[in-house]
Amino acid sequence: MDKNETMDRKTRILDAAEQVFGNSGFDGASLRQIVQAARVNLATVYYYFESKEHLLEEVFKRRLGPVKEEQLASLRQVERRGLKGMAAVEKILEAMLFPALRLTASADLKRSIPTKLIGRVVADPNPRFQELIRSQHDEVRHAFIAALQRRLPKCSIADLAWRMELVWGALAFLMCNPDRVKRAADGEGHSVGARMALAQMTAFFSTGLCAPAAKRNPPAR
Amino acid sequence: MDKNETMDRKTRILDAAEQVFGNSGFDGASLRQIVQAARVNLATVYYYFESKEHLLEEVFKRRLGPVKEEQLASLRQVERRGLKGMAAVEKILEAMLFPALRLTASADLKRSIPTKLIGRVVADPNPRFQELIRSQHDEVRHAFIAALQRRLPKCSIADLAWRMELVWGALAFLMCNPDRVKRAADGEGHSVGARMALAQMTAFFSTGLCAPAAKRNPPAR
DNA sequence: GTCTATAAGGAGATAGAC
DNA sequence: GTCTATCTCCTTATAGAC
Repeated sequence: MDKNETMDRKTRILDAAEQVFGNSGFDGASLRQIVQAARVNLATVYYYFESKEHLLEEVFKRRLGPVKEEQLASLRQVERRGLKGMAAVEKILEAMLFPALRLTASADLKRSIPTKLIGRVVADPNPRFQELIRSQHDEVRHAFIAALQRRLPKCSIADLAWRMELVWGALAFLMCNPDRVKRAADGEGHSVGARMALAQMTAFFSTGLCAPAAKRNPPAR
Repeated sequence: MDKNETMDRKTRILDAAEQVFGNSGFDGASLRQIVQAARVNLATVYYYFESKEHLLEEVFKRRLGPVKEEQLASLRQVERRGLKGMAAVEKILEAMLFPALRLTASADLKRSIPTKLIGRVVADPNPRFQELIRSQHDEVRHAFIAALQRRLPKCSIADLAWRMELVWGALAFLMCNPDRVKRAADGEGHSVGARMALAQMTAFFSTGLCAPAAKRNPPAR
């Protein structure tokens, strides 16, 4: 798990890049910082990855890929149990949130938060990064919206899409900087793990998902 | 409203910086891009602002300051009307969300989105930026949580703080990149304004805020 | 207040030895 | 595969003339 010499250079570069990109952002990070942390030569990055941008993509997919698989697998498991109504909605939300929250709460080596980079990329309006997000996230989005729609037939697809977009927004916000959550935590400043965040989000959002439709033309204020 | 020669240089720099910082981020933006867009000399930036970092702070506060004032003023107005229950919760949420959403939906000059920069700063875990957010946001947070607490006495402060953190997360996510919202829009790809986003968020979150408390120790999965 | 010129350094990327 | 050395360009920031 630690970055000793026994790990191959490619993995060391990916680990270091994840940390440096997460802390400093794509433009704020330099390859020289990354190769120093990975204890490899600058040219090694260009041997394994063809550019700084490709390196970022590899780091990103390496983290998000397994999350995506776990979300979809958990969703399939919920479907098999044949739950109905509110209980199903809660379990579907958990299937989506937990894999991401567990990763957010797990600080590798105490100082690196694996999801910081994901949160940053989500917040970047650069079309290049938006496409990267989209390529990883579209399948998950469609699967979860479809699953929810079957349990909430009275809620239109458009309303569900809106609401899930808001849920993903809140999740991305937590992934950027888990400290914000710890501050809210339990009101006494105690540290908080993925399970606490999961319970809070599930209670809040599952009830909201069952809310009546938004008015099409809200009255002027 | 447009950046012609009649505006003073300081304002032109702030306008240009907002756009360039929003599109490229703090590190991705260069002062040379900004001075070119503002049609001023590079040294002018250092005359009016002492560094790139101070320029960012000024841009940030110029935008967020008025939003904060409007949120607090709207909240006071809701308080004076003496609403109770769910209706009060909805109006409090609207008082918080609308000033930010209106700004998000208003694309100055078609290509600049004033809130892009705010969203970026929120997503940046750099302590320097987190402190900037905190300095502007703390007063608003406390005021709104207190107002909600009076209407939702059964909801603990800790739960309310969690839920509002999630609402702010979702809001920040929209501010980063309003295109994401337009895609969800009305299911037919129609463009969407601040009122639509307001109606969707209010319906979703006001119901969620009235949800029962999250379980302290959720069962293992 | 506004300008030119420049200091001083860091960036991504590559050529070519080993 | 890994290294050194370097190319080329761009960055923030400042000194000092006008």
